[in-house]
Amino acid sequence: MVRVRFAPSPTGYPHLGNIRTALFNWVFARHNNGTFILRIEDTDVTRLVEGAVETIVDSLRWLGLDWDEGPYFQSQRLELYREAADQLLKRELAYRCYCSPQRLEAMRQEQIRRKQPPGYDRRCRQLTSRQRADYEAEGIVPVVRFKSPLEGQTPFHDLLRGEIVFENNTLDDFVLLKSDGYPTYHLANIVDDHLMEITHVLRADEWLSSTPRHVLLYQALGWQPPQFAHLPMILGPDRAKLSKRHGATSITEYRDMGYLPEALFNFLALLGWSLDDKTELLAREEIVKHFSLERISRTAAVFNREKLDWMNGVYLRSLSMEEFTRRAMPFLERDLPAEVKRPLDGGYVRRIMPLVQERARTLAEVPQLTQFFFVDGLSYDTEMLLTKLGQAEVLTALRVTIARLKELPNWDVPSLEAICRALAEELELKTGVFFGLLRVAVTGRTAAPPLFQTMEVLGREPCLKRLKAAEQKLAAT
RNA sequence: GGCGCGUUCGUCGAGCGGCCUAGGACACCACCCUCUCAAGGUGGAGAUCACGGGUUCGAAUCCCGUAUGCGCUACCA
Repeated sequence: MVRVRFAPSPTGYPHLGNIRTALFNWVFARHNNGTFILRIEDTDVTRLVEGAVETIVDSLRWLGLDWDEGPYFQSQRLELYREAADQLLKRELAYRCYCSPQRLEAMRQEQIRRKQPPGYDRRCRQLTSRQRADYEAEGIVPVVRFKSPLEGQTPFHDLLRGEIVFENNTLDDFVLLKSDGYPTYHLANIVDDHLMEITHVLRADEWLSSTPRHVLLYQALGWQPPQFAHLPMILGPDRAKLSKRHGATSITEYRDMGYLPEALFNFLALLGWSLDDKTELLAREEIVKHFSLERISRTAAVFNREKLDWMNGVYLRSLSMEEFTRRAMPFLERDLPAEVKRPLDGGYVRRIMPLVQERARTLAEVPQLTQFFFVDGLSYDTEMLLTKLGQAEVLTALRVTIARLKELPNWDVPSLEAICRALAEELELKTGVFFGLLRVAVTGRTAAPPLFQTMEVLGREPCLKRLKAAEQKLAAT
């Protein structure tokens, strides 16, 4: 039975790297019909970020990474860690340390200055009971440190990287229990993974260096360690570990930027895992079905936003029109100019959406792409009407067009196209030039959805109004 | 400084001894389609597989060394 967990700390909002780790754990659990557990590692009271837990939960839900147990909160399990520490203390596998943070800091500085490997100098490792009593009498609250072996090696097996060996003399006596009574990551992690019967620890590469400490702790407590797999990290464009400095870090921001959860899921799965040498578009079920640890890469990956944009566009285009409209609606409501009346006319929106579905890479682009359908007056530089022709020619073209369009019996694409093509011939203008001119007058842009479809949806009166406005604007210059 | 892990086109990734004169995708360029923009189609450019030694009939693939990047080195996770 496979049991895995995602164990974020609420010291910030989850970014792509965090969520990719969650995703691999989730997929691995689902592939093996196992259990996926959510555990909040809130043992650092000083770095707690307000709302972080909510954002973690929101992010997981949005991506459909549902958990079977939890969320557990380590802050509610302090007794468990204290018991484990007591047990180690009793068996003299750990000891109380009374060194002040100031002394530790000074020690560290000195070590760095002398180019010595920084690490606790074990001053409190051999205190007599009398010395301990003196410190206690002074009211110093100690931390509990692990008694790392002074010699020997600690080997362990990593599912992705094979055998890894650490020399014990490179490990210092790390803290298990802080003076505020909270455990450090190392202790809490081991206690919980054991108690929650975690079978596989899939976590980011940055933890690899800590693993020998964890293995030593399992041994000291007489517990069987789980299997480890250290996942490649996701780097920022500067190839450094992803952090707040890299801009949009929170997953919820990707939601707000108009990415689809299914697209992000697919994209993230491919950041470090692959099915074969060509398949890139994979539905969630296919990923679950084919997922395997063997196919996880060992190399850190740089997040490539452009490729995400492309993939999001593919998913956007694969949506049914109703679904696309349903998903775009909140973005329209949110981003269309304030002057546009809310709530939006659903029927009108439904007629517009087919014109932009294949043009949007994110849902957030939809309002920009369709804004001219909603606003009353267009504002654009009249120069845009004069890129190919002189003022007089454009004015003539506009006037003739207005007159003919007024009398057009049927306001639909075939009729509009037929009349405009005839008009172009009459005016002795190339269709490209003439249509381009109309496009600017009708949409205020040089790049827009197909002209006649746009005109049909917009309607006769609004179109005529815009053509007249263009004529007047131009005549006034 | 110490320790650990990586190193295949700009980026993601295929490759796990001969199928590789290294395949795919994004981005880029050209052409086709076309009322613009997209979408789609076709083609192109882009990697001395970090470098140097081995092992082998044969190495991107195995071994060693070097370089280099990243990570860890807290009473942070």
